[in-house]
Amino acid sequence: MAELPDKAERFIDWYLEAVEVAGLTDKRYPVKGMNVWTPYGFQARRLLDGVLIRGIEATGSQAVEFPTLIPRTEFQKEKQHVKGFDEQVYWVTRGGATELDVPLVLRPTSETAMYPIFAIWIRSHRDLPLNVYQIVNVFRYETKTTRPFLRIREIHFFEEHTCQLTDDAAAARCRSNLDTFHDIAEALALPYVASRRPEWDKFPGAFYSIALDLPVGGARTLQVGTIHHYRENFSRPYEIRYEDLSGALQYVHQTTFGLSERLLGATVAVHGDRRGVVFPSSIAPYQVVIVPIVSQNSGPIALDAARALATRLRARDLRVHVDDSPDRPGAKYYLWESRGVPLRIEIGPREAAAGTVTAVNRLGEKKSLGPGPLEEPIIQALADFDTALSARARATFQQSFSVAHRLEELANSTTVRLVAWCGAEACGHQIEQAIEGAVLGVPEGPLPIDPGPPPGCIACGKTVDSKWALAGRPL
RNA sequence: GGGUCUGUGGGGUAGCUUGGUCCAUCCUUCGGGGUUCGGGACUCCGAGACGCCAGUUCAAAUCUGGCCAGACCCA
Repeated sequence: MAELPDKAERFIDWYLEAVEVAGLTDKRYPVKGMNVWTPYGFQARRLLDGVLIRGIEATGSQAVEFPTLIPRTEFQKEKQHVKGFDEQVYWVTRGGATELDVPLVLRPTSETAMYPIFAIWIRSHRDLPLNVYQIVNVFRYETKTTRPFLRIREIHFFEEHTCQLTDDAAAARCRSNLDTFHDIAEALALPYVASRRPEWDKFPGAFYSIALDLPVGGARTLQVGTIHHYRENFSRPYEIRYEDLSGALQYVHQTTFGLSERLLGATVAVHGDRRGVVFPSSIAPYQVVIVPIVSQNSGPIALDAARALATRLRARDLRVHVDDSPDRPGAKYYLWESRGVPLRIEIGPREAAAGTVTAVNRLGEKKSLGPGPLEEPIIQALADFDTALSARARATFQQSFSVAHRLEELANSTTVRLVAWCGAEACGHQIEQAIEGAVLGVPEGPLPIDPGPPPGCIACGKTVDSKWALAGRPL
């Protein structure tokens, strides 16, 4: 196994190989866009789910699970929504040999599955807010090239759906979701930018959409999540109403918050290097791999020390693997580096005798630990690794944006661009054409870099309503 | 939707133009033995492939058609 392809020059090739050598998924399943989760990849996914669950439940959201199949009659109630998904849903039209009276849609997302039931659940203002989420698989008939974790047909999907009393409360829920995502991104050491999507690119049926994007090299961006404010766009067709204090019936204001295993793809894409994947310790299937250096002369002393240390670390809730396979130490180093393990502990015969170990983190930082209790130093080394990983990602992030003042500058962009934009759709499309990509929208909150006040629109020159917007090439 | 190209062991490939010398090359992988073990060891033995179906032919990995799968370009 040689080095991976150059990440900057051949990003997609690099990505596919990094996923391959790390053994996160098996792409050979004979349906396009549907991959098999291997034990190692599944464990990473499950840990990622845990991060999402802890994040959302801290806000009082509760887990639910709705069925996978949705009757066409329900699916069609919100017109924009149907139009947006019409070309990418799978239909179930038969049960055995019997044609179904009402064909069923394999959910591409669960609005239309949940909302008829929300209408039953919600009667009074006392039933609000309703904040629930589910983590389920959704299906989208993707026609373009599929890629593991990034563009797939069976999506492992996190979706929060909420019903609020008022427009303001719904907007507040969106802000709360942004805070939640901030924590999630922190846990994964992923710097990101939140942008309000242009009108023509918002979620079908949404009043507005805020998307969470990551720069992943050059002008490429990866959307890893979305937060939508629906206002009454769904509650009206689905008749989700409550009785207010005065006894009048009001429509609820709804929001959603969606994430997926794209976060896993993003982790690979952002942190990975020429040797393979790099996991932050939060979702690393093994946080520590211990490699005993055994030799014929020294007997089992190193292996015994490795096993004893593993037991003590597991008692501290660390995920630890002792690699006692017959491979040579160097082969093990390369293997676990490609699989993204944050911290490697080497124990040689002399170290075992002295009660010391060598710790090497996935960024190549090496130090000797011990003698004495090793649990705390190792826990500290993991924390230091996460800090360093985060700092590295942040440094790259800062360099991933630059300002463009003229449309012609967009053509060969090597970063995501900030452009002044008046908000008009026609100007937006000119920008998109110039960069051969998309207008991601106007960032929520601080800009990733500070270019000062925006000049006139890059397309039409108007200064009224001109704002900094992001433009890039979504993967 | 229109066009171009590709499919060879688990992974990556050579061979295809000009059919035979291919019971298919090399790397990796996998199983077994020996030896070794502080950055991808060595060695011996063994395992594993021409996407599917039909056709042309004395002879097909190679040519033709259909199907399936995948890649790329244009809209």
